[in-house]
Amino acid sequence: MARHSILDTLNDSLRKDTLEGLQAMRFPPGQVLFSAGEHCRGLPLVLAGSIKVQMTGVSGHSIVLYRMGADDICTLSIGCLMTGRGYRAEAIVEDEAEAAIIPRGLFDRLMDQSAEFRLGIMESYGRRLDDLMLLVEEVAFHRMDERLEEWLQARAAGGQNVLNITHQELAVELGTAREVVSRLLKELERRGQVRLARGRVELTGLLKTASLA
Amino acid sequence: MARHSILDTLNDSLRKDTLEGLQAMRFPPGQVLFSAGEHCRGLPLVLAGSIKVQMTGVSGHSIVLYRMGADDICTLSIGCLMTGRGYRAEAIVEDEAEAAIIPRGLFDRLMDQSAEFRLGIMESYGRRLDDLMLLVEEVAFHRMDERLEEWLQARAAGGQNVLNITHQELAVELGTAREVVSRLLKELERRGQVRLARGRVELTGLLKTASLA
DNA sequence: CGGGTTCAGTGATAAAGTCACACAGGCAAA
DNA sequence: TTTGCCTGTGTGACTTTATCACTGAACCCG
Repeated sequence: MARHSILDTLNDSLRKDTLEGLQAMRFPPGQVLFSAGEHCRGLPLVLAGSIKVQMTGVSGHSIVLYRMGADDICTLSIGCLMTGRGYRAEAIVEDEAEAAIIPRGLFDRLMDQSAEFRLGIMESYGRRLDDLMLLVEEVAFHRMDERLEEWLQARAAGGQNVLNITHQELAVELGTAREVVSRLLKELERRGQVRLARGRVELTGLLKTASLA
Repeated sequence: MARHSILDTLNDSLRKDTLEGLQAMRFPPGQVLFSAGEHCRGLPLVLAGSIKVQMTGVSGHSIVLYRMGADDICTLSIGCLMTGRGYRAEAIVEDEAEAAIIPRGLFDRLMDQSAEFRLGIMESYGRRLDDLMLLVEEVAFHRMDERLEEWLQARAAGGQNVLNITHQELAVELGTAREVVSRLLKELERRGQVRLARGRVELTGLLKTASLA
C-alpha cells in the first residue's frame, strides 16, 4: 500500500498546508459519493479503493462509464465545481475506498503553485477521456457476447473465478438489458464456460479462446 | 467575429509572449489536422470555425465523438503531448477554421502563470467529458430513428434546410451502418418529412412533432 | 459516349432490445 | 413450518438494428 501519491510531489510548505486542509475519509462498498442532479461539495481525491461512475439515461437504463482508482481526481467534480451545474452521473464505492475531499480554495492554490499537481490533474482528465472514447467505440461497434466475455475475463484475471453479481448489475456494466445478459450467460453455460447460480457467475472453461495476442 | 478569446484574459506581458510564440493558421474544410496513431506536434487552440473529432474502431467503423469550436483547446492533444502516445482519433476541419498551434513550452508557461488560462483548459476538458458522456448514453440507449431525426433537426435549426451530406457520412455521425441510414431516410421520405437526392437531404415536413418541451 | 467511381436501395439473415409474464430462491412474518 | 413476498432468473414473441451480398443509379472525366 506504499503507493506513490500525487501529494508526495508537493514541496514541504505546500504539502503541510494541503494535509491540514483536507480530510481523508473511508467509504464502505455500496456508499454513494454523489448522485445525478446533486451539487458538488468539494473535489474527491481517491487515495485507495475503487469507485465506479455510472449514469442513467432518460430511458431509465444505466451504464457504467468508468472507474476511479488510487490517485485519481474526480474530474466530473471539477467540472461541476467550475460551472456550478449538478452532476450528470453518480459515483458508487465498489471496493472499500479512502478519499480526501479537497476544498475549492486549496485546489486553486495547488493548481497555481504546483506543476506536478497540474500534471496529475491533466493525467486524470486524459484517462477519463480515453476511457470514454474507448467505451463509445465498445458500445457502438462491439458485439454483446464478446463484451460480456471480455468483462468476465477481465474480472477473473484479478484472481477471482467466482463473481458475486446479478444479471441486472452486469447489464448496467455493459449498458444493455437484463434479459440480454441472461440469455448470453445461459448460452455460455450451455457451452460449459460458466456455471450459474442466483447472484453468482462462476467461470469454469476458458472463455475467449481467441486471445491470440 | 469580435469573439472574446481566452487569450484576451492574459496580462500584457504574457499576452505579448504568447502572440509571439504562436502561429495562427487557416485550414480549409476537409483538412485533416491529425489522424489516429500520429504523434502530437503542439496544442491546437481553435480560434474560429468547426472541427470534428472522430475515431475508427477495430471493426473499421467510425463515429464522430465531438466537435471543437472557437476557444476550444484540443484536449486530446494535451493528453498525447503529456503521455507521448499517439492519437486515438482523428480531427477533420468542417467549417473553414482558424487555429493557433501552442508549443509545449508556452503551454506550460501559460498553465503556470495564468489562472484564467487554466480555467479555460478546465472548461474545455469539462465540455469534452460532458459531450462524451452524453454520446455514450445516446449510443447505448436511444433508437436510431430518433437519433437521426434529432441530428437532422439540429442541423436544420442552423437555418439550413438542405443538407449536403451522404448517407455514409450520416452513418459516421451516428455510429451506425450506411444501410441503416438509407433505410431510415427512405422511411422519412415515404412519410413526406424529407426529400432525398444523391448527396443531399432536404428537410420538408416538420420532423419530431413530439418536441413538446 | 463509354467506363469507372461513388452513392443509394434492398432482400435475407443474425444479433440485440423490448414487452410480458412464469417461475425459483431466500427471507421473514404469521 | 408454512405462507407470502421480494428479488432474481428464464423464455417466448416481436421489433429494431446490424451485417452481408448484391443491384442499379448518378456523376465525373477522358
